[in-house]
Amino acid sequence: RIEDTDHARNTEESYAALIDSMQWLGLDWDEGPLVGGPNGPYRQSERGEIYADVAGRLLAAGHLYESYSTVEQATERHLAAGRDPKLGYDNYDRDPAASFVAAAKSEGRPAVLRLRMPDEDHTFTDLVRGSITFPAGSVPDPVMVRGNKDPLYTLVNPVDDALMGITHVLRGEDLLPSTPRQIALYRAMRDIGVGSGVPEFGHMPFVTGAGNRKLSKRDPESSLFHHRDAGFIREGIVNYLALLGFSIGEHTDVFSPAELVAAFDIHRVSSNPARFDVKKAEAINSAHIRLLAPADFADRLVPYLQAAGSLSAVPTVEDLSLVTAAAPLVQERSNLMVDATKMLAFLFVDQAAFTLDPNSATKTLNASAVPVLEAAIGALAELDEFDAAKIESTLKTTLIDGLALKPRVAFASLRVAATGSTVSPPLYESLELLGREKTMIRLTAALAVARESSS
RNA sequence: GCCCCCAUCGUCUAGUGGCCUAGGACGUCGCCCUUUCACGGCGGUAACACGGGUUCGAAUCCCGUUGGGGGUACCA
Repeated sequence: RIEDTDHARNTEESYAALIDSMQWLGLDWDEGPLVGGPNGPYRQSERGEIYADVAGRLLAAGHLYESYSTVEQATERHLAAGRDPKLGYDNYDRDPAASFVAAAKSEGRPAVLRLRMPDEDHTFTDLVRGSITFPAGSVPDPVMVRGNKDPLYTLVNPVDDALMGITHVLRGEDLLPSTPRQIALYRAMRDIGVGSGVPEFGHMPFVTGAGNRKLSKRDPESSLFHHRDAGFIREGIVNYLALLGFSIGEHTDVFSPAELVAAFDIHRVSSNPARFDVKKAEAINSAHIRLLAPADFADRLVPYLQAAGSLSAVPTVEDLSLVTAAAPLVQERSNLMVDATKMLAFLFVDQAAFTLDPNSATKTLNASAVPVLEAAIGALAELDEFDAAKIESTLKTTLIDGLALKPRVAFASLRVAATGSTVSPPLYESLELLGREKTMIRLTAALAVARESSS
C-alpha cells in the first residue's frame, strides 16, 4: 500500500481530476476508507473522533504534552538566552514553570498538543536517497492538535496512513524535512497500539519547468490534462515522465507502461531534480504514436478530431470510415495527436469553409501553376476510377512527362489547391480520400486564384 | 540564521574504483533519401562544478568550497 496524494487539502474538483488522471493513465487505485483531513470537504465527524481518540491516548502515554507557549514567548526566551530567535519553538513546555502554566490558564489561553521528539539523532533510510540524519535538537516538538482541538495535518496524515496499513510513502522531496517528526509519531502510535510501526519513505526529486523552480500546480506542464489535450497519448507521457529520474537501461528510452512496471525499482530512482523538456517529451510521444496499431490510432484520433471541430459529437458512419482510411496517412507524421488533426482537417471541412494557407498560396499558386492546374484538371476528369494508383500514373504522365516539370514543382500547387497547405499527407491518397467531386472543385478554385495572381 | 537534499554534454540520463581518451536519448549542425511534411540512414557538436585527500589507480570513496533546490506555522 502506497500513500501519496495531497489528501487533506483536496477539493471536490481536484479529487475528481485525480480520479480522471488515474483512469486516463490506466492505473489502479483504492480510495481506502479515508479521503481528506481536518480541513478538507471530506471531513467526517467519525474521523474527528478517531483523531481525538488517538491524540488523547498519546497524551496519556506521555508522547504528547500540553504546550502554552506563544511564538512571541519562545522568541523572547531565545533572545534572553542569546540564541537566534529564528530557531522556532524551544521545547520549553516539556518542563514549564508552574507559574507560566498558571498565567496562561488565567488568561484563558488553551494549550496545543505537541509531540515529544526523542532526544537523539533522527536517522532513517530513504528509499531513493539512502541514509539521512537530522541531528538531535534540530527538529522542534511539532504541534499535533490546535488549541481549539482541531487536529493538524501533522497528526492526521500519519494516523490515516497507520489505519490504512500504508507500508510505503512515496512523495516529493519537499516533505523530506517533515519525515523525522512523522517517524516519531508512527513510533509513538505503535507504542499505544495504533498501526504497525514506521512505513518506508521514498522522496522523489522535483520536476522543474523552464527555469529551475519546482513546478507548481498552476504551471501548465504540471497538468496531465494539458498534455493530453496537447496531443500526448498516455503511453508517451508515462514513458517521458518515467524518464525524468529513472532509466531502464543504457540503450532503452522507449518503453511501454507494462515494461516500466516490470523494470521499475524505487532504489534506482535518481535523486536529481529534472527539467521538463517539451521537445524530448514530444519525441517520446511520437515514438509511441507510431507504435500504435492503426485501428487503435484511428480510435484515439476521434476525440481529437471532435475537439478540433472536424467531427461532430456523434460522427456518422461515413465520417468514421473516412477517419479509418485517413489515419494511416498521418500516423507516422504526427508527434502529437493534434498534428494529425491539423493535417486531416482538409478532408472534413466543407467547401464553403475551406481556406488556403496564405503563405502556401502565394508561394505556389502563381502564373506557373496555371498550366499545371489546367492539365491536372483535364487529366483527372478523364479518369474512370478515382483511386491513388490511377491518380498517380495519370498525374505523372501529364505533368512530369507532358509538361516536363520536376515533381516538387508540379505537385506543390496541386497539394496546396487540394489541402490548403504545403504540408499535408501524401498527395495521391489525399486526393482519393477527398473524392473526385471535391478535388475538382478545389483545383478549379485554385486555378482561379493562380490566374488572378498572374494577371 | 539553522536544518536537509542535490551536483556527468544545452536537457534527461548510463556509470556503484581499473571495461571511460566517459555510453545512449532529445536538441542542435551537416549530408543522404524524398512529390510537401514527416519517418529513416550516416556523420559532427557537446559534460564528470572547484579544491584537497584516500588509493598503484577516482566521474565513482572521504573532507571542504562554490552553486542550485527545499524546509523551518495553532498551512497542507
